Amino acid sequence: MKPLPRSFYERDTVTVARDLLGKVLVHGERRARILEVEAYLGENDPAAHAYRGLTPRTRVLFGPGGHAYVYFVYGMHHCLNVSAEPPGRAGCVLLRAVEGVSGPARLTRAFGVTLDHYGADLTRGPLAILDGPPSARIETTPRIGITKAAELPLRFVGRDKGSPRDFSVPATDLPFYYRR
DNA sequence: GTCACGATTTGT
DNA sequence: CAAATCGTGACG
Repeated sequence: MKPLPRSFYERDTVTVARDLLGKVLVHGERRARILEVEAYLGENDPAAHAYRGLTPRTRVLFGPGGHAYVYFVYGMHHCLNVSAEPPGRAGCVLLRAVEGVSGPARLTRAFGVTLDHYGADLTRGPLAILDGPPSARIETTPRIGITKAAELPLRFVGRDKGSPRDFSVPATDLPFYYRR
């Protein structure tokens, strides 16, 4: 599979978020399908970092889409986002889970993503996202762990038949790390 | 310069 | 439910 092209990312943030489900996150030898994401809009979304406008930290969000927006939180965790929208408009997608790894901070830890990857071009390079089968069954829910604009339905979870998150399958039939 | 706070995780 | 732990952004 090839990396997704710039044109994939420079679209409406919510569209990019939904289309990212099923795509493959790759870093070196590590690969896994993306299973859960959240959309963070631009300056109109109180929960988004870009809400405060262009700052040193949010710089990458206002540039071209398809770049890594990594930030450090709680003095110990890293979270990985994918920038969306064309240059000049902010918007990004938080990667919350991939196959075998639930939780945004666990995901970065598992894939060795740190602030060193801030701004990395995901259409090429060691850290990238490859094309993959789109998710045919997507569950939409409010975003997790935020206080502002918490009611907006911007969290998307792939629930495809046969996938690790196909909840129609009894949890006891799944490998340990897929349960819950 | 100072200060409150957070898109989380882990343990009690 | 609370601690861990520090960069960011607002304010002055």
